[in-house]
Amino acid sequence: MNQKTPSTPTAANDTVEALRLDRQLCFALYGAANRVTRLYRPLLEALGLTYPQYLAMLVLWEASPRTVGALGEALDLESSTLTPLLKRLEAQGLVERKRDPDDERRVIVALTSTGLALREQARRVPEQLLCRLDLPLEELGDLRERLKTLAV
Amino acid sequence: MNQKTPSTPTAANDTVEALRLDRQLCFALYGAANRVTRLYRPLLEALGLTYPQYLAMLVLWEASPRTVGALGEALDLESSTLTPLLKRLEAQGLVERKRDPDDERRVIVALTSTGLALREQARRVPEQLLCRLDLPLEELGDLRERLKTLAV
DNA sequence: TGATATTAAATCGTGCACGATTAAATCGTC
DNA sequence: GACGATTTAATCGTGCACGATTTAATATCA
Repeated sequence: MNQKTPSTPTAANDTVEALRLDRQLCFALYGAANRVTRLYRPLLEALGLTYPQYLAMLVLWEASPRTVGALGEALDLESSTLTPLLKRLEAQGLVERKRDPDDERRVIVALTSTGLALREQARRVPEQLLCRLDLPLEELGDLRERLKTLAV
Repeated sequence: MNQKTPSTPTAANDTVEALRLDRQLCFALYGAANRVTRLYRPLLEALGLTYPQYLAMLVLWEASPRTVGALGEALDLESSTLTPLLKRLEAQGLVERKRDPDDERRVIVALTSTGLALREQARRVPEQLLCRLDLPLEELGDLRERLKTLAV
């Protein structure tokens, strides 16, 4: 243990207290995110998707031809993260990537028929996960709203 | 857009709805975790720490000689994640790693005096972050408690 | 029109995060 | 006391996530 008598008691105690509270806060978020990812993993394995890939597919299932930039905005991710992820989805035949003829700086990402069909396979993922989460539904909605307001 | 008239309207709508709700839930957590990490980044850069390294240091500042296993339990991380992270902290002179003489399977991680001293530098990080988060304090506590119950 | 600025995606290097595997030490039971 | 089972870290390969930089295309305006 690190409990030595400090030369400046109150300042040291303040430090300890500040770092402890902070820890509880960022720890909870960090751990929850990791745990949820782990919870999804076995469900998504059946679909051949990782967790971030699943999120990208969710976005595409809502509106399919999207530019990389629009996807990045929806997912809050940089192109340096998305480009390799999309290439892996393309390698699996789930999406197609092609330059926008109207503006060749843009790359348009579109679901293939395979990618569209995968939505049916993914249909039961949410409820399966909710079972594993084992949390009242209303709490989930509440939690979601609070998370949305976090660090905008 | 993907709005074709479905052959089985209700089932298809159910799928859409299920995936939409799920998205809101996992998206919020995923995005919040990424955003908070980004928020910490500039603050921690001054300390020469990454966000996971900071969390590991927080744990060590609370109780310094700890085994890798104990750290992993506190952080909810595997040795495959921790070992390289701890090696980087060791390379920076913040921690020391040595085999436990009583059980040579274990590796004991201890703060160096430099690592202990860094706590003073880190003292103001929590309040700086809270300012940037710009969220009522009570909401944070509430959020933290809910996150803790998530996916245990 | 032609130089300059801006935009969009890709590339590169660093650091997580995990599962699977490995290597070594210790434990249990006989 | 030996030997199989268990425990503990480390290693390896894959896939994010980001900042910084690069490349190419488009926009701007003197």
